[in-house]
This record gives sequence, structure tokens and C-alpha cells, in this order.
Amino acid sequence: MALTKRQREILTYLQDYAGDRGYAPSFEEIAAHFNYNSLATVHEHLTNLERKGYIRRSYNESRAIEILPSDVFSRAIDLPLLGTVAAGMPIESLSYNETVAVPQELVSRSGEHYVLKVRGNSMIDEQIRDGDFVIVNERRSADNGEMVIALLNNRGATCKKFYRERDGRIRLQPANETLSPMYVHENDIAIQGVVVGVIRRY
Amino acid sequence: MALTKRQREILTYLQDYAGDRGYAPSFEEIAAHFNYNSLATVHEHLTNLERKGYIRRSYNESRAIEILPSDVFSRAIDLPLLGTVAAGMPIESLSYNETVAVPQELVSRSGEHYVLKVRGNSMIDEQIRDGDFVIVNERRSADNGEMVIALLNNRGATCKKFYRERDGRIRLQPANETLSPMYVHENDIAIQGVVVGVIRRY
DNA sequence: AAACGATAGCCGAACAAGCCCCGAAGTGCA
DNA sequence: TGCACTTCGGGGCTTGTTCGGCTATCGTTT
Repeated sequence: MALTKRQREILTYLQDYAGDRGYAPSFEEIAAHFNYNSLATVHEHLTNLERKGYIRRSYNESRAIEILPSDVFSRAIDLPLLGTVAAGMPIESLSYNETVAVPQELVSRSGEHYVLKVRGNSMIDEQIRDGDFVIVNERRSADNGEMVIALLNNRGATCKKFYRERDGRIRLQPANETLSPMYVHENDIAIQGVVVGVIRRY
Repeated sequence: MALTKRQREILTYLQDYAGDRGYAPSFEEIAAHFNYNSLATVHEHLTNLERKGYIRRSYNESRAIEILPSDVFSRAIDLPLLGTVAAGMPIESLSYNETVAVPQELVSRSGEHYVLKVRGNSMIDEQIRDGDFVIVNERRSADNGEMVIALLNNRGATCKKFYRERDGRIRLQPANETLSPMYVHENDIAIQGVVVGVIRRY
């Protein structure tokens, strides 16, 4: 549903206000900002925005305007940075609660997501370098060729490409020439998640 | 669920307090901080915060407030996707107005930013692969080792690593073994911008 | 060209609900 | 027993809702 000029202005105002303050403006504040003399005008605009799917409101509640992601405004989600990951090394969880902002399109799949920071060049052949952030979709299974975070029996977690071969045998292919593939039985591996994106800051 | 002004203030206070001390404030401390004369007020606010899913509490326990990781939406910036870039090839601008959502931290430098989609494996040695999105900070100068988008005299734009050598000579190093570096005089090159980030979607 | 209908945008006023705060009495736990 | 949280009733204020009515614009029908 397309927006009119006025509706877009109001949506932008809502976005800015909520971004700054952490809560939505009241009708009165919206009216003041747009020089309206009646709250009914505000109400009508918000009703239209909701009808067109850009915001969501709850009935009769104060400042209860939620801006939904749309073409106009994409958003980022702060995902927890759970730790670092290197070849064959366990995931080293961080003590402090850090987060990484990730564009919402990268986390549009079902299930939980989190971020791991890559240490070392163990995934260099997959164009993932030291210091990159990988976005992981939490899952218990994977398809061939996907990059997985896998937990091996008492040998910690690792990040490898996943290939299912015959008779329940699984090949874990490191993304680095100098490392050889690892073969395990499907019973000896627990998939933690699948890498769905990479972010690098220079 | 959206918060009111007061509710946001209280939630922020709870977060700060717990962040500093490692445990939640008592009702009395909250009341003191907000100049309330009744603990019932505190109780009501916390009840509302719990109803809206921002905290969890256990009945009748002291300082038993747990702050839940609400989906914190930090803001994303929609940067224009100006076109594609490949080794030595001109930037091919797209006809339609497409944008790419990018977390705000990646574009925190001064000046304008835009996004280019990488075509081909010309930057493979810099761990940038076909289909990646590079975030470019628009600038007219660069430091040694930075990855630049450079405009060569009548030879289109290219993406290379930038090294200033002696006597105004500049070495443009392609990020692919099979390509040789390019040497130009600083007068024959116009830097368009510097790559500040990479985003990849699987 | 004129008439029509639909939609956007705006207003004022009456109304209803939620929000925010209070004091006081009650409850559960160490 | 004492401390901290809970519950209850109540009051003032803020905020959202609804209704009737107004103008303007745009595309369609007559």
C-alpha cells in the first residue's frame, strides 16, 4: 500500500521520535508538530497508517505506536555477540553482554539468531577473515554445502562446511587449504546453527 | 509492546542500576529515585513493564527483577545501491532506485555513503566475493592500504588497494593474484571513496 | 462538460479509558 | 519480628476515541 505525502511525513516523524527517545509521541505531540488543532486529525492519519500496514497500535493505550519494518524504513536488530569462533576451537563465550547491529533482512529466517566473531584465518577460503562477524541462525540440522557451527563429542564447537555422505557419515570441510576435512558419524555431531551472513568493518 | 515515557524512564533506570551493581534495585530505591511517596506506584509500573514483556519478576522476592532482552531495534540506514563493481570495469549504475539496509555503526564516518554490489572474483584475495555488498565512504583521498574506488582518466572506475609511493606515484593493487598492480600518477587518478564495510547474505 | 463517488485531510467537542500517583492495610519470607 | 513486596480503593490528569461536519482533489461516469 502506497503512502501519501502527508502519511510519509508522519511516519518519518514517528520513526525519528521513537528512535531518539525510546517511546512513541502522544497524539498531542504529533498534533503540535504538524500544527493540527484537532487530535481527530492525528487519529485518522494513524488509522490510515495502520490500515496500510506501516504501524501497529493497541486500542486506547498511551503512546502505543509500533513502527513495522517496511520499504520506507528498514531496521537493524541488535543480536547478542556470544563469543568468538576459530577452527576446531570451542566457542569462547564472552562475559560481558555485547551486541552487534545487523540488518533485519539477514535475520529474516525462523528461529533465533546470534553473532560470533571470527578469530584467525581458518575460514579464509570461504572469504571470511579474522575479525569478521558471522550471523548464525540457530538450527539443529543443515543442508549440504551450508556452513555450520557444529558441536563435536567432547571436542568443542567448530565452524565448517557441511556435507552429508552415505550411511550417516558426515564430512566437515574446513574452509582453509591447510586443514583436512573431518569425517564424523551423524550421531557424534550436534549442529548448533547455520551461518547466514557476514559483516565486516574496516 | 510500546512503552510510555515514564515506563521507559523506569526501564532505563533498572538497566543502568543492574548494569552498575549486578543486582536490581529495591522498590524503595526506585521510589526514592523517582520521588514517589508510595511503593504502590513502583509496583504498578513494574507490573506494567512485566505485562509488556520487558522484565520478569518473581513473587514477593526481594530485588527479583530480571530485565529481558527485548528486541532492541537499533536504527539501520538505507544506503543507495549505486551499481555493481568489478575489476577494472566501470561502475555500472543501476536504473532503478534500490537501497540496502546497513547498520548505523558501519556508516558512522563523516561524509556520504553508498553501496556497490561486487560482481566477479576480482577482490577475492581481500575476502570479498561475487555478490557481496561493499559500503563505500565517499572521499577524495585515502591512506595507504585502504581499499578505494578510483576513477582513472577515461578508463572508468575500479576497486583496488591504495598505496602511495614516491614522487606522486600511486600503486593500485588488485586483490587477485592473477591481476598485476597498476601504477599511475596522482594527477591521473580521482579517488571516489573508500570501502568501509562488507555485507554478505547467504 | 457536468455530475458523481471515493479518498485525503482537517476541525471541535464530548466522552472513555488508561496512566500515574497516593495512603493504608495485608502478606510472605528470613 | 522486621523487611520487602503486594493489594486495595481512590483521585487527578493525560491520552486516545468517536461523531458530525467541512473542503479539496482525483478519476470515473453520464
